[in-house]
Amino acid sequence: MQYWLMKSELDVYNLDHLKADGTEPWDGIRNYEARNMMRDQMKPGDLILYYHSNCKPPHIAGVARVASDPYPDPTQFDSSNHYFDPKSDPNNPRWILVDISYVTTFKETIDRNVLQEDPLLQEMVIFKRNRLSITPVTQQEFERVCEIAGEDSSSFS
DNA sequence: GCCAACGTTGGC
DNA sequence: GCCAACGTTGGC
Repeated sequence: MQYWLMKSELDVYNLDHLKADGTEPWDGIRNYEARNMMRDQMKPGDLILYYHSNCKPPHIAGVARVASDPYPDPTQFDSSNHYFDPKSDPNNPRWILVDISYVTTFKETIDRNVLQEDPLLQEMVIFKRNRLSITPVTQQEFERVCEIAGEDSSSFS
């Protein structure tokens, strides 16, 4: 079991959208490092801190879960889609994704500056890897975030 | 709205 | 294979 942090723009696709949808393909990732993590490392059941970016303040809103094995992102082959990639070969798809499922919404969001100022969370990869939309989280970091949120992290597994 | 960080593209 | 130009992310 591994832990992740995944960013989504608040006004594009937020945790309420995921709650309404239940399960959703995490499409549109066009960064090789993020793709590789979904393709090579994510396993169904892995837990995800759901992070809202492009808002004031940026924050973690709750928890989601990896809900599928990796498979090709269908939007790369759809010429009408924003994420269409004409260079991707259907016989060797370039972009791979996983589905994610809603787990829970924190009673209070945890703002970025709270994470940044917490002695146990200063080493989070999100602070070191600017612009990377998927980053690994340690079990200790995940449990600390849940502790700050007042959530029992053992109830997710 | 600005702009730093940084990944990608393409000319050479 | 270098690197300048360019585009995007995303905090501030």
